[in-house]
Amino acid sequence: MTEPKSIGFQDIRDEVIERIQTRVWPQGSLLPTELELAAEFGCARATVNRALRELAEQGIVTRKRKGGTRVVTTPVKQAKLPITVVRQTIEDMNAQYRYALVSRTLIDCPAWLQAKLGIPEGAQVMHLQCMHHADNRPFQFEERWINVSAVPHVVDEDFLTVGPNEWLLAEVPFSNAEISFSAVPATGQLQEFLSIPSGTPLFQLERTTWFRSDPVTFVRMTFHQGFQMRTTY
Amino acid sequence: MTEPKSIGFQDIRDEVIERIQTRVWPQGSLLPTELELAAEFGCARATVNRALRELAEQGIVTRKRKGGTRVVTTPVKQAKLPITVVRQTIEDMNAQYRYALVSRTLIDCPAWLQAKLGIPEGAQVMHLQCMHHADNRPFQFEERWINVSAVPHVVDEDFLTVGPNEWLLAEVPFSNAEISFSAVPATGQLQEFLSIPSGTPLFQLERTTWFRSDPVTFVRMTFHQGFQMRTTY
DNA sequence: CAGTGGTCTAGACCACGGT
DNA sequence: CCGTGGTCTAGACCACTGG
Repeated sequence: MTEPKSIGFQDIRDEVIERIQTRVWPQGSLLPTELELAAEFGCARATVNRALRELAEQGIVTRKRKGGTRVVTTPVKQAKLPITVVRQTIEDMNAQYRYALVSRTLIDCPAWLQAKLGIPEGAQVMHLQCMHHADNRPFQFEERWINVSAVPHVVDEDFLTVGPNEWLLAEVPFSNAEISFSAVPATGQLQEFLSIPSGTPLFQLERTTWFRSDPVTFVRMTFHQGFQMRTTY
Repeated sequence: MTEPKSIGFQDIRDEVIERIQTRVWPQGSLLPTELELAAEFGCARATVNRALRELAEQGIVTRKRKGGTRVVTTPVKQAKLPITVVRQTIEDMNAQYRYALVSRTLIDCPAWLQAKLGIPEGAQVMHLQCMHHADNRPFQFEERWINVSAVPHVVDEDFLTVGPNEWLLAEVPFSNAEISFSAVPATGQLQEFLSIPSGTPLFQLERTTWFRSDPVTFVRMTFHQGFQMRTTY
């Protein structure tokens, strides 16, 4: 026997990838049906299904009932962007993390934020500004607005020792969010807190977060000069 | 009967999410075993398994043999970043796409690129510079280096009408890549081709691509002023 | 070493959608 | 219509790992 062990869905997945890469199944072509593949590999259809479903999730093939499984022509690669807390990022660099609260104010929700979050008029929001340092060098300036009605006891937290990011993570089990990345010039507070000349290009991440369709927070995180966000796929 | 239809893995997934969000199962707590949940929901263990496996992939719970399923304390959110070709991005904005080749040169691989790609000394690379326009306004400047030994007949392609991105997609079935995002100042060619003042902050995406562990290409894409990359999770 | 998730099976029924 | 993927089941064996 050349096959000591039975084959698993990973073997099928890898073999399918192999055949796509070696053009056995060119882009746009139709793969055999699950039943045919199951017969070829000598396994149950469920095993083939699991393998092909995974490839479909990765965007390598598309599947349609009755239409069969097809190799995609223009793969829409999905880079998985691990969004974690700043502390993690810094500690993963083997640097010492330091947090500092800059300001904490309870305010009436400004109009632009009302529009962005879609919250009712006259709502109160907690406005926070903080700095995150790595080895005592400025790493990230965080400006955040928290919807008080979504997280009422935010008013009892002073945010002196724990950052709002981590506080919210513990507060809101998990949520959905909308993120945008961009490049902005250093101005006003940014150049001051990040200790850089005016106009310096900075990497900026904005994120709006909802919990069960209630807007919770909007945050703007601006990173130190030269910061790179990396990922793989 | 209050349950006309049998429950599926999605129902279980949603119910588990519900219980996490409503603190029935707080962060860090242990969930019932698959067998127990299957009994509660009146379904097969495989169905529970599929639901929980999906939540584990999303990073909402962690699973360990013998250790059980646990709600994660600090969720590492994974934003899925759809990386597509520029043409797509532009056409999705209902803008007219235009491509222009700026330069095309066959060169000896520079040292920095050798180091980055890990290719042998004296290797030849195709160096390309291109512009992508949306409605005749500069959208993205692309600078690319292609490993000739990985894609030999790149030398036969003039890239006058089809961009290197799309050409490579058709050439290399699919591949893995490393991406980095950053903010850079406009200098030299950038300010010229993107028609902006020197020093303007620009959003830049760098990507190194491999095909079956062979380095294929390195590309630096710099976007027009004010560009935002968006995503959701 | 025993409990838990990881996976496979053989069969079944269903739902979508191309012909 | 009817072929294809989508999903569920009941049972089984395995592999890892915590107590």
